[in-house]
Amino acid sequence: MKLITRYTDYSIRALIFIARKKGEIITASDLVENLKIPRPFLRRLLQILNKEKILKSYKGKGGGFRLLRAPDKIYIVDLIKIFQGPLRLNECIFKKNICPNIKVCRFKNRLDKIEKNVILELKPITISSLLN
Amino acid sequence: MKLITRYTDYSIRALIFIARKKGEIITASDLVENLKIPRPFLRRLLQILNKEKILKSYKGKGGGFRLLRAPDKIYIVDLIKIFQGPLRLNECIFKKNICPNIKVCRFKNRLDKIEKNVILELKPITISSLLN
DNA sequence: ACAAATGATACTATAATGGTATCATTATAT
DNA sequence: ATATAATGATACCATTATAGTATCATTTGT
Repeated sequence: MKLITRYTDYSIRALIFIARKKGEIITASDLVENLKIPRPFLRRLLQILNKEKILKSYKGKGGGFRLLRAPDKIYIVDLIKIFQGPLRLNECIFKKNICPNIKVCRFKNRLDKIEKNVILELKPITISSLLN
Repeated sequence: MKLITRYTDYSIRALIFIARKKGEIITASDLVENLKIPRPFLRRLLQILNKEKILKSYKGKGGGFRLLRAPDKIYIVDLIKIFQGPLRLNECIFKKNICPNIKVCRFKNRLDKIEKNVILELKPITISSLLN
C-alpha cells in the first residue's frame, strides 16, 4: 500500500536534480551517476516525462533534457497520475451499481473523506517546493 | 495504490454482518449467501480472524463464528495490519542508511505528515462505528 | 454413524511493479 | 562524409502482491 512507486519517486529526484541546474541540459548519464537510478529504467522514465511535456528532450550529441515547465508548475500529483494513474485510495469492490448499500456504506464514506484529505495535502506540492 | 485490500474489505463486511446478529453463531454459508464473497476466500479469511482472536470459531455441526471482542474493540487498523501488514504509505526506496539526504528530504517529510494524518483518521474507526 | 461445520494447507491465476535489452534515429564536431 | 554521443521506440523478463481455488482432515451434535 504505497502512495508512491519507484517511477514517481525516481522522477521526482530526477526533476529536482535537473531543476537545480537551472536551464542546463542534463543527460541521462548525469542522472545515473548522481542519483543511482538503474540506467534503462531511468531512460524509460525520461522518455515518458518528455512525452508528457514535463521535460523537453534534445537528441543527438550534446543532447539531454531540460525542464519544459517552471519547477513551480510541476505538481507531484501530475507525476503520480502519469505513472500510477488517477489518485484513488478507495474503490468499492462492488462497482457502482452492484453494491446494495453504496449510499449507506459508512466505511466507504470514511475512506472518501480520508482520500480527499490526502489529495488536499498532496495537491500543492511542486518540484519547486522540494528544492531545498 | 489501494488503502484497503479485498481481505480487509471482506472481513469488515463479514464482521459487520456478524456484529448485527448480536451473539448468534454465524456460519460461513450464512456469510456467503448474504455478502456474496467467494466461499473458499471467505473461509480462509475467517480462519485468520479466528487465529487473530477477532472471532471465536465453533467446530462441528451447529458450529460457526461469533465475535470474540465487542464491536467497539475491533479496530479497522487492526484488520489492516492483519491482512496487509503495518500501515505504511511511505517508505524511502533507499533504506535508512543509504539515502544520502534522508534528514533533509523534504518530500519524505511531506509524505510522513500525510501518512500520520491518514493513520489518525483511520485509528478511531471500529466495527461498531460502522454499524449504523 | 452421519452430516454439518471448521482447520490446515497447498496450489493457481492475474496484474502491477521494477527492471533489462536492442535497435533506430538524430544532431554535432571534425 | 563519418564517427560519436545522445535520445526514441519497443519488446521482453522477473518478482511480488493480490485474489482466488481445491482438497483432505478434524470436530461435534443428533
